[in-house]
Amino acid sequence: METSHSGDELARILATLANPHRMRVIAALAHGRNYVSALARELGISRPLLQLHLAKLEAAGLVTAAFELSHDGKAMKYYDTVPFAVTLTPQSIALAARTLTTEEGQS
Amino acid sequence: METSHSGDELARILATLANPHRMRVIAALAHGRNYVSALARELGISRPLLQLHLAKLEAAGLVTAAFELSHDGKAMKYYDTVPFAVTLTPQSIALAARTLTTEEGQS
DNA sequence: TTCACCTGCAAGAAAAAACTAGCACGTGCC
DNA sequence: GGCACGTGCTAGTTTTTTCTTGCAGGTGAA
Repeated sequence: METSHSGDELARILATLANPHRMRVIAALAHGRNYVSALARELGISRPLLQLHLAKLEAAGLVTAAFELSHDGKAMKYYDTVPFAVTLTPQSIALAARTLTTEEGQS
Repeated sequence: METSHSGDELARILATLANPHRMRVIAALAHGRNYVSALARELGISRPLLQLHLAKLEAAGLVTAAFELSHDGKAMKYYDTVPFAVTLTPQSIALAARTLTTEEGQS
């Protein structure tokens, strides 16, 4: 359920999703939530790298993080997807472009 | 009318749209086709820079180019938008992620 | 204590993208 | 000819993003 985004928000969302690693993260989390280290092993990438991508996904509002204690008392950081739905058309892009703040306003 | 894209195609489309200049190009062309120099003036950016962005938009299949002779015999390169429609959800991302070719295949 | 697991952060290297400046070519018109 | 307009290209710089390496902290269990 997505309302319209500002141009900057949309640009950030698109830039965030336009990355193979992050697409795979979304794919992995779509099957169910998971914690950082396990996710890194599942995807076959280093943990710091995964944390970088997760931070970007969270900053774009595409995933959420929640701490949870495991049965043996360890603090695990679980990530999950946020159910988003963005439709891209020339018109939706044009609409979003009106609210871009990158340099100069519009004409 | 968009069918499903491969993971790489989708990544390229998103990366292409995730740029303020290119969003404004789409917005400008959505109002009607235009040629390079006029478009550069309208957007207030240099022509080489615009050509770079137009090349990326065309490579992603989001705009098309066509040469046309002006009344005084000059060869003008007109660009126009391609009517695309891409919907992004965690599921569509997950589906596209299966066909990513960046490094290693899938599990 | 030592080991295995979890987390976080930051500095520096490597790669990719964005942008500028400048050149080439062509045309019609004063 | 000189000027204004259209096109294309390329080399080099700047900026951003991506990724690695390495270290810090914490817990429970053998």
